[in-house]
Amino acid sequence: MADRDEERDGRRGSRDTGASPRPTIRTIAERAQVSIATASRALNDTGRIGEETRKRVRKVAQELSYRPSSTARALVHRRTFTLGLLTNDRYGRFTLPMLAGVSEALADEDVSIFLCAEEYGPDRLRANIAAMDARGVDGLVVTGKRIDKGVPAELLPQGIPVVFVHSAAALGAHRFIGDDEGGAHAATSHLAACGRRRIAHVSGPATFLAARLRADGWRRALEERGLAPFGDALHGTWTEAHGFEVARHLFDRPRSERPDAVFCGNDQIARGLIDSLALMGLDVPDDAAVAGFDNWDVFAEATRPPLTTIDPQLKTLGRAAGMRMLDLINGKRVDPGTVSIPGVLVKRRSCGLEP
Amino acid sequence: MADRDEERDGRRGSRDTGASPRPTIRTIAERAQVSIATASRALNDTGRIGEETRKRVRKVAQELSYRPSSTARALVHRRTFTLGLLTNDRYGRFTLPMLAGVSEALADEDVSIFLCAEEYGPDRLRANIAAMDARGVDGLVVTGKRIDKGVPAELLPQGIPVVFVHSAAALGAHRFIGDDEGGAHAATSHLAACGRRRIAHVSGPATFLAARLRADGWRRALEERGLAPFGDALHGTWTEAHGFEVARHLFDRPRSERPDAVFCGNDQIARGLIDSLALMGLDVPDDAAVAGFDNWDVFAEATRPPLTTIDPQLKTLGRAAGMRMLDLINGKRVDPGTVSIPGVLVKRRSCGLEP
DNA sequence: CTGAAAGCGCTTACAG
DNA sequence: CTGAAAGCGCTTACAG
Repeated sequence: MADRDEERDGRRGSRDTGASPRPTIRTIAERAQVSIATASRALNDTGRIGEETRKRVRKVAQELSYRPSSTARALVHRRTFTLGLLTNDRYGRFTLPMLAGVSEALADEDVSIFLCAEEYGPDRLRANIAAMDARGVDGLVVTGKRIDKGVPAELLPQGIPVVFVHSAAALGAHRFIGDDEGGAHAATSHLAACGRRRIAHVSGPATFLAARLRADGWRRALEERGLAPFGDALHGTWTEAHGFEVARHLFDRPRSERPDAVFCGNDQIARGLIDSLALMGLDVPDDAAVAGFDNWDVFAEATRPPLTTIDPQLKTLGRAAGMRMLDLINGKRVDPGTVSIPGVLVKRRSCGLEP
Repeated sequence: MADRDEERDGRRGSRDTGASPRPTIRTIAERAQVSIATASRALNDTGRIGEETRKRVRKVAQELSYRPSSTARALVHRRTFTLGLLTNDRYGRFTLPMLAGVSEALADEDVSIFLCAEEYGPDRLRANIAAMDARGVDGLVVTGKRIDKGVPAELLPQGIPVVFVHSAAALGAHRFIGDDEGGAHAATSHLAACGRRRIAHVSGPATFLAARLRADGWRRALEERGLAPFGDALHGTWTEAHGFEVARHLFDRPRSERPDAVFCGNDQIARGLIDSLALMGLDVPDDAAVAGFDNWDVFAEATRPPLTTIDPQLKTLGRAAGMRMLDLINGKRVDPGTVSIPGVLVKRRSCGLEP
């Protein structure tokens, strides 16, 4: 047996036909002339080991580029060091930046992430959750496109921690969302700080909680400065088309009756609105300052002029969720509830300059 | 022991404090009064089993909502039924639709996917691949943002199948990419079919193979119809800004010297160009028909008018890669090489109508 | 048709 | 400091 191993060793890497099976801890132990228990200890730096032996074992492991089977490890530890991530954002706009944050938080722990990106529907959801469950993930993070829709509680797995990100969740769940109201407040305050007094708001459907919260933030910022809202919040779809059309309503009138700034509920609306103004011969920011929400780079940077907007800090959101997950997995007692992560104002040219 | 189980059973689902540990096959066996070997057979419908016993075991499993530990299964089968997916598209534009295709192909096989989305760099790449390797993934799919850049071969794992998608790869690798030349040919042919004769091409950097291939397709389509290219391909960045500026060059001249159509290397360039034309008072498609490439919905549908473009069929690409992966894992002998997946022309209003 | 036993690759008390 | 043994939750020859 040892002989065959020796023989195979010569070929490592030189060709991959008849690839020698990956070495196990037994291989290492034999080569290093120790028991597998000792090999295990040497490899994990656990228990008391002779420095001599430790080095020998490690050297062998190195040479054979041994990697302990995480499957076997998972079996004995009853912990797989994996997480499931459920999302219905098949597009990736939110999910990937968020995931990057989660990964970052978990990198040191060597946990890997199963991604399930499918439109939510009871059938697929059930299947996906069952799959994660069978794989014994240590935890599940549930993501959504809307903070006011979520996965039905009865479908969620039992017995492992669940963290919600940008999704609805039952009271007492661990949940992280962006700060819609605060972001809107910041954007509107910025417009006011730039000297604007007649600040309108154009946004997505009022059926979205996020749209309502952003409108709230807009109102609060105005109120704080003693400014009146410029008309009602103009709810519509989250599209460029909405911004484009609303612009005509708002600006196709005598100058004195027009707003001098518009806070838009997302970057796409802002983009449509700005394009519309350009076609009407109006200048941004001279005739109207415009701010958006999302900091979706392909829009915010391509808008003419580039768009001042709120960055929702998706990565930070993910990192926070990842760290919470870690705590939960490690059995730390931590109070559940919703944490909202503040966005940051990204200043570009669409608002002009503060005085 | 049996008694304690009975006791706990009453609480299942009613509360999750002191959650009873998930049942193992041993639990099932005890409850069903059979050996674990028999339980295993009943559950897997394998070997010869009395119909009677089979039903009894299954019923018990059902009641306890037993799920076999895939960790344990993986250990004995030496196959984890997991795949690694490596991508440097942190944005998700390509990755998620592609992933959806891979998942679809693998759904029946119950394989789950580890996603690693990080900017490629030797250090992180090495770490991520090592992680996948340690997890014993059955295969790895490597994705890229460019078909002419890839992961250095020496970093790739040995001994498991690797499939490349939209990425460079060594000769003899299993690789799936979109058909840039063919798509460009289709788009250009469509413009010609719409009666255009002076068809220009504006695209991304010539350092990108994709840009060169798209230019090739443009030229071939023109040649086939006996049309001369309208000037050289205008290479620049893949941005709206590029399209926006080039439009001035191309159209700020007497009508007789202008193109009557522009095939753009991507949707963003097309968007910039169309916006520019609008500001110049030119009509699309009357003054110039415009086609793009990518069918990135937020652009293609928001452009005024909506953009005719090439859809790269990312999901199909993913599905093809997933199916190939399955074949490779199952040891089917299949010839390696590059498969290119044709795109499809999506007609919208930016090209007018074919006669 | 069914059970006892070995084994997948590890870790970890338990003895020395 | 080191080794033999049991065990994590399964599957699968091997005997009956």
